[in-house]
Amino acid sequence: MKQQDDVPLSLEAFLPYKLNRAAELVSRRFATIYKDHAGLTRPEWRTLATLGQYGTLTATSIGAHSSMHKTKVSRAVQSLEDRNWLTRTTDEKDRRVEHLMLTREGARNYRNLAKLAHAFERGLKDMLGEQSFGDLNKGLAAVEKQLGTDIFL
Amino acid sequence: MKQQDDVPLSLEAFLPYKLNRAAELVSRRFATIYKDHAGLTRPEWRTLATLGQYGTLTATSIGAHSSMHKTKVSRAVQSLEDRNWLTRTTDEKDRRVEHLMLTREGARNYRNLAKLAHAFERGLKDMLGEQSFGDLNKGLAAVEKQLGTDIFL
DNA sequence: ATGTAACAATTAAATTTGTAACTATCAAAC
DNA sequence: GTTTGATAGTTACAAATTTAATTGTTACAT
Repeated sequence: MKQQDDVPLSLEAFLPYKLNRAAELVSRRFATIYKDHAGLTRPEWRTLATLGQYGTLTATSIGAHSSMHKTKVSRAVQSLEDRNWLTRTTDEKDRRVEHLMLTREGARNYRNLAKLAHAFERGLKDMLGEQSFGDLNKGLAAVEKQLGTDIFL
Repeated sequence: MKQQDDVPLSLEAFLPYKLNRAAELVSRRFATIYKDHAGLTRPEWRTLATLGQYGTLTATSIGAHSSMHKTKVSRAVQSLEDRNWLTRTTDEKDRRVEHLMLTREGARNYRNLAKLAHAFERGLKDMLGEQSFGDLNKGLAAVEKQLGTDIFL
């Protein structure tokens, strides 16, 4: 057995912890943007972002694209519908399915936030530096590649 | 204004999202370890790990070291005390403060889990490869350096 | 010494989330 | 055509988390 095993674990140096911590630091910052500018929660932002990106989707596929549980999606969709940022259309051929699409207003708000998101990411890149930003992206891509096929729900 | 700004955002390529997703993938895997082996929740694991690492701490400093909210720490401490994995000693000079320390049993379980944690991290390193693992660590360190001084609560 | 502010920790109330059950619908087997 | 099994989406209830208020204690300035 390796010597390492008997050394007490350093939480601050432990990858799962560091990953969570970094994600939290970044997310908290970005959350202030969509919260302050549009009063959105994270599930709502993700739903908006996914619809903005793909145009028309069902609730299930929003969940798949944004890795959110279907109940989260369901609630976020409800809330975005309440503000008239999206509309539902029941599928003709399969009436279980609802096609979701941003309204004009939803799309306008999406474009606004997408701009802010890009700006945020550029700001992050500036703060971290090209090199570290690239390292981070490469590292995250590797994680996604290795573990990303986990069933999500 | 840059062209980029008008391109719809790709959530899958957006750093905050990728970071969260990777953190979630890794954490979910590691969680099965401390859950299956010891029936711990994440706050409980973090509390155990922090005490194991530092020996004796107050609840407040556990929160600072593991970036957990004080109520989370409070409940985790309660729960670990209930299983006799830690003991409290009220500070003589300042009776608001409680010094927390692992019991023999707590320490034994800690060492066990620390070993599994190290093994988990090695497994991750193997999966990602030396290079990507290093990239990820460098990237995360940069995030911590730039944003880590955010007040946490 | 007394009032005020600060702090450690807990508890309470409000919010969010996840699990599981439920409704409605479809497809395919029989 | 009717039973069975699966799927889309919602809802109900339980569990976890966050925010706010509370308790007990200390320090320090009046």
